This record gives sequence, structure tokens and C-alpha cells, in this order.
Amino acid sequence: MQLGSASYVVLGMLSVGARSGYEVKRYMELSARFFWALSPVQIYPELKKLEEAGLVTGRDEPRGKRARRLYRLTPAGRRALREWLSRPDELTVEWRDEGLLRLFFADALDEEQALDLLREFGARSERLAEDFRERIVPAAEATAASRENRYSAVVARFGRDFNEWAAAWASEIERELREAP
Amino acid sequence: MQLGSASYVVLGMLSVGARSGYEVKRYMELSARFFWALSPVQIYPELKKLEEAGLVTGRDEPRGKRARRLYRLTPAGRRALREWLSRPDELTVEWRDEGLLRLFFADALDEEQALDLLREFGARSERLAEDFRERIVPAAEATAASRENRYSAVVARFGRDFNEWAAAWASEIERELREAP
DNA sequence: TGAGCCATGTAAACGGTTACATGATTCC
DNA sequence: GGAATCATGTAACCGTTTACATGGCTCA
Repeated sequence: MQLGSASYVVLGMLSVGARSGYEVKRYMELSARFFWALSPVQIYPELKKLEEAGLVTGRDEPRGKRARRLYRLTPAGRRALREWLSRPDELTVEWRDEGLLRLFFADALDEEQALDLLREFGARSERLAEDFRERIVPAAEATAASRENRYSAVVARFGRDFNEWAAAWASEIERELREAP
Repeated sequence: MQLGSASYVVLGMLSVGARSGYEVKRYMELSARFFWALSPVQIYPELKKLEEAGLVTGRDEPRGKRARRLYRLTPAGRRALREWLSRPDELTVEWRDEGLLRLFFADALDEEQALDLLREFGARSERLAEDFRERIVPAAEATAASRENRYSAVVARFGRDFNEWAAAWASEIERELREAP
């Protein structure tokens, strides 16, 4: 079997405390999805493949009549995760931001509408920052404290700090554009 | 015909000065690709569709025996672009950053390796910032000056400022992690 | 004369999203 | 009793990337 990025995300999520496919899904929604989306549909088949490959082991632990399958990393799984984490290749980035894209073309609008776009970009950053402050960072810090993993909290702080920075950047640019027409 | 984001990118690129499919491709590489990738293969069919829909007009202007087709926005095309730019819906973001993703799982590594990851994340930001300073921002400012469009330069500055910020953020966090083990 | 850029495409494969589908449990 | 959440999937679709393909022009 060959591992794709989705495989490593799932392995990673198990290493960070998720136990079932559902928990992987929930952890994602509350954390990494901001920097790496993984749709729920991909998770379950991925777990199956990883189990066949011997990187995770699963056992059924139904809650009453509701099926549930819990997974753990095997030593091979942990090795694979570590190998990936320390692999010395380019760290890829893909960023698709409709706000920045529209802003790029904003000269096609008139002055006020263009500034509206800039403000909306800033407002979105502010809303995201708020979400990080309210939910994401606290959740990450809670698990960081109980499980001694600091880095998920570090990344959550990045999300908060970045969005705060972006909101400030947008107001600063707006001021500049108003001053120099 | 119904327009997807690729359609608007192409319309936008024409509004910003690109004339052929090839120029759209080159402009993308030098600017918007950091916030919205569009592979070359998508551009040519998109131009064809836009022409059929009456949003752009094309005329053949070969250079010697080398075929070339130049396009312009029609009034309808400009309207469509403006309508999209001022449409009041959510500005979507998708961000897939392998650096942040790995960092999120970095507790699976030992101390030093985890810090290596953080440093590599910072180094990548620094390289990107450099690229913005050297190529992207100057190119954007040149076209901004000659064509009176300021916003492409604004977005280029965002790229530079963000990457500089991210590099600084990474060293700051590294310092913190070293101090509080 | 050969490397690199200009200029435009096709075909197949892949990764990911959307819509659909099911049913149990918990909590108000 | 009903809504939200737990828990797991299938099938179809779509946008994107990758590999392949072609050929002319320019400059060293």
C-alpha cells in the first residue's frame, strides 16, 4: 500500500488522541481543518486501508447497539508517521483565498466597492480570529495539557495570531488607501 | 453557460492586462497563484467557453508562423466580473499547508526534531518572503504604476508582509519553546 | 545549433466534494 | 416526542493535476 497525505493525517490524528473514525472527523473540525481539509468520507476507507497495511489495529467496541470501531497506532504505524514528519522534502502550501483573489481584481470596481471588499476581507479575518480565540485555542490547550502535546496548541495559536494579524493588516491598508488616492 | 471560479480568474486576468492564454498563465505565475492556483491546462478551454458565451472576444494575431490569439473583455464580460466582485457571499478560504500540518503532529517526534520542523517552517516563510520582495512585489508595482491598478500591488504586499510575519512568528515560538520545556 | 521561451492544446488519472443512505443514542 | 449528536458508510460527479504532444521563434 502506498500512503498519501490523507493516510498521514489519519495516523497523526490517532497519535494525538483520536480513537474512532468519528473522533478523527471531530478533531479535524476543531483543529487541523483550517490548514488541511479532510472530508469525513475519506476517513473511514483510509482507516480500513491502514489496518490492512498493519499501521493501525482496530477492535469493535459498540456503544449499545450502535456500532463503533476503535483504532490504535501499531509500532509500524508510529514509525511511518515519524518517518513522514522528519522526511526532508519541500513543505507544500496551497492557498485558495477568494477574498485575496477578488481583492486582486478590485480595480475593476469603483473606489468604494473596492474598499468594501477590503473591509469584508478584514471582517472575515476578525471572525476567524474570534473563532480561534473562543473554540479552537481553548480546545487545543485542553488536550495539550492533558496529553502533553504542545504542538497542536502551537498551531492553534498560529491560526489565532495570523487572523488577528490579517485583520490589522486590512485596516492599515484601508487607511493608507484612503490617505493616498 | 455557467461560470465557475476559473472563469472569473480568467476574466479578471484580462481586466488586469493579460491578452492571450499564455499571458494569463504568466501573470498567474507571477501573482495570484499564491492565493489561487490555476493550472495552464484550464486556461485555454476556459477562454474558448468565455468567447462562446460572449464575455470575451478573441482575434488571431500570429507572430510570424506561431499561432496566437488575443482576447479582450466585452462589456458583458466586464459586467460579469464586476457582478462577481461585488456579490455579497462568503469569501471562501482553503489552506493546505504541509508545514502546519506536520507541526500539528510534531509531538510524535522528539524535542529537537520537532524544533527542526518549526525552523523549516520559518525558513520556508523566509524564502517566500524573499521571492515576494525580489520578484512579485516589484512586478506588481510596475503594472500598478503603468495601468493604474493598485490592488494587485496590495495583494502582492500582503504576500510579502504575511510571509515576513510568519517567519518572525516561527522564531518567536521557537524561543518560547526553548525557554519553557 | 541547441537551449529556452512562446504558444496551444489532448487524454487519462486522481483526489476530493456532494448528495444520498441508515439507524442508534442522548438530552431537553 | 423530537432534535441533535453519535457512527458509518456508498455512488456519482467534478475540478485539477500529470503526462504527453507539437512546433515556431529568439538569442547566445
